[in-house]
Amino acid sequence: MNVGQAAGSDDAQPVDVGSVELLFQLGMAFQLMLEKFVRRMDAAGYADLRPVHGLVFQSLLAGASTSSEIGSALGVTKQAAGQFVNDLEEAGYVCRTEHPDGGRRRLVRLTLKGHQHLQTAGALLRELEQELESIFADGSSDRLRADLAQLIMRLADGPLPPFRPNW
Amino acid sequence: MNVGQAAGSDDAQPVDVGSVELLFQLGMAFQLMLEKFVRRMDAAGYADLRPVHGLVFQSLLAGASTSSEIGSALGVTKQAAGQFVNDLEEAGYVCRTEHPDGGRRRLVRLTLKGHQHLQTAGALLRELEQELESIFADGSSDRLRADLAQLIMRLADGPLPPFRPNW
DNA sequence: TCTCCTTAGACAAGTTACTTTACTCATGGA
DNA sequence: TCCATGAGTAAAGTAACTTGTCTAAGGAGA
Repeated sequence: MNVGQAAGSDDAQPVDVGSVELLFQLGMAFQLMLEKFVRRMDAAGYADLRPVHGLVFQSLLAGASTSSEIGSALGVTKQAAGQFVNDLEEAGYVCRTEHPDGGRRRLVRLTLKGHQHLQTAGALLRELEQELESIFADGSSDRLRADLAQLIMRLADGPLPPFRPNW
Repeated sequence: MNVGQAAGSDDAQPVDVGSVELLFQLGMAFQLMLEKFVRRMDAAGYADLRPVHGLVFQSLLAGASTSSEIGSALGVTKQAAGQFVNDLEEAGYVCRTEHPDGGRRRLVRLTLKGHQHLQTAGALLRELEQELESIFADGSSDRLRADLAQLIMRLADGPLPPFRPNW
């Protein structure tokens, strides 16, 4: 990396991660951590789902109850959200029932299998974070997390947009 | 977020960014910062290029000299890399010349316009980082960058893979 | 020299993950 | 009764690739 600066050497393959752009560091850290997480989820028997399906579960926990609501929570069209719900219903992670408010609305709810997925995802994520604690100076990621929170609040400058890493 | 834990409240829309998963923090910070960077590049007259084209320039600086080499540096097929080079050649950012090693090889090189893009990208990136320095406790992102570097080295556990955020 | 193998590059078709466009219902208010 | 609105669905379009297949150009052996 080192965008737009003189290249140190032509074969700087083992990059000095500390002197690289912040944007690159954030992206690479995210990519690496997500990959580990996904690998472990696959190994735990959830290879049929992508991260975006996990975000659907999240949006349901956060209060979304129809395909359209899921779509706007995730920042995708209702058609795309409807497709996610189709996938999840077919695989038994959610079920569609009648909606109390009537209309064409259909209530989307997590099944037991869906709740179990959430439990596993949460456990694996905390496990992964735990394994990383030891690498920080004071044995905790608290400082890093606080810095990231600051950065995010400054960059967003208001409510957070939907999280959409184009998975 | 708070995957797999009891949801604090049903309408926790203004999320407490500090208590959220590290993976989510990394992804959100990256998404927000990349978006700002891309917006500024667009405003600077580079709306015709995507971030992946910037990575092509990077790979050329790092020593890649043919489509195939660019492809393996970026972790995509040679066909995809060839397409990137087509785009860039058509827009005047790179040129293809004869390769000294012969064969079907074609040497890919940055034009002046390509170098200018790199200059601008670097300047905007440093400008963006500069603007963020003030939000950190000691007026510098050094601590954050050091923590991220640690995290990346631990997660990669060896040479870094290609950076491929699926843009 | 001839054959075999490897590699670069190009072309075309296929795939994925969506969006866009265009509807069909169901309800509810004027 | 007649829209107007919003949910849901279906089908086509699109972007950014991969896969499959081919040709061209060496280089290594026999």
